[in-house]
Amino acid sequence: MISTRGRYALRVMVDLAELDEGNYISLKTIAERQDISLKYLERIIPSLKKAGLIEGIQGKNGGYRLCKNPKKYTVGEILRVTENDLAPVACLAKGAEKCPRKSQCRTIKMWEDYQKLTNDFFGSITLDSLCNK
Amino acid sequence: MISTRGRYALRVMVDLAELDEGNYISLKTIAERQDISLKYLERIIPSLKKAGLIEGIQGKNGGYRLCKNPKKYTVGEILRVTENDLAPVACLAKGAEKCPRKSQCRTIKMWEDYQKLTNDFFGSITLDSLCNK
DNA sequence: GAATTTCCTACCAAATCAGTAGGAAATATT
DNA sequence: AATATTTCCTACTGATTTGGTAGGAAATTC
Repeated sequence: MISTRGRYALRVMVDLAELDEGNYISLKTIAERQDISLKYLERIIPSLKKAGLIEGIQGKNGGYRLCKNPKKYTVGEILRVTENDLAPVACLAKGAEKCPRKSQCRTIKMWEDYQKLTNDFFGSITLDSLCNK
Repeated sequence: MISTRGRYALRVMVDLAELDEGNYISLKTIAERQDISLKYLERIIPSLKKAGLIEGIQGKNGGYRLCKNPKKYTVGEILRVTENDLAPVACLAKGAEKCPRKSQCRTIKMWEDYQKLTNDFFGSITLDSLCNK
């Protein structure tokens, strides 16, 4: 299940995309507009920056902005940052140690297919398409 | 992410399906065969019975068996028992209170589409198709 | 120098997860 | 009737995750 971490990250991305005018927008502004705790956003959003999805600058009049056009982002790449690769089961998650039962596992192929389906689905939705314009 | 609860439930169903000869199989047997704690299975598996997916009887020579042919089960109906309706986000889960932001939510349609995709995917996989035969 | 903003670390309460413990009730076998 | 086996039921527990808060350092603008 997608956590608030991932949903908040997506909301921030949508917020930035809708208000996009090329200038930096502070988390404080977004937090107020989206009614999310500023302190919590300060913990979540830097991971988007580290992943190269947004760019931010410190200091007065600082804030964040998108790196590229909203049409160029997919929901998949946003969610993968916070949701550990969108793995449906632990053994497919990034950094999982390999399962000793894999050779006899009846379900691994199904989970892999589902992970692909999930990535294809979210990979086909652009950030732009979520915006209210 | 699908928890061990759901994965164990599915493994038990596959085990029952593969060894299906119409007689009851004890959890002890399954626990040993699948290398899962008996005590833990005793907590998980009764929910499958309550949902009408398996039938069990107490007492010596008791145990569980499937109610119908493995071809007649879908993975979806099994997972829905333990995984709260396979909802991708909290607001779509069974028993969730309705979201006050729903009217302005940019993403709810996407989550609903994804939930449908998920249910269609797992609904198309039969228990039988997972078995090693 | 003051104000504002990101950045960073540590902390915290509640919930969930994964599992254990102990025994009661039901049933079959002897 | 006694015993063994099995499900059924409730309570407990330790570890991890979730969803935050707190406090302040560093960067930048005015």
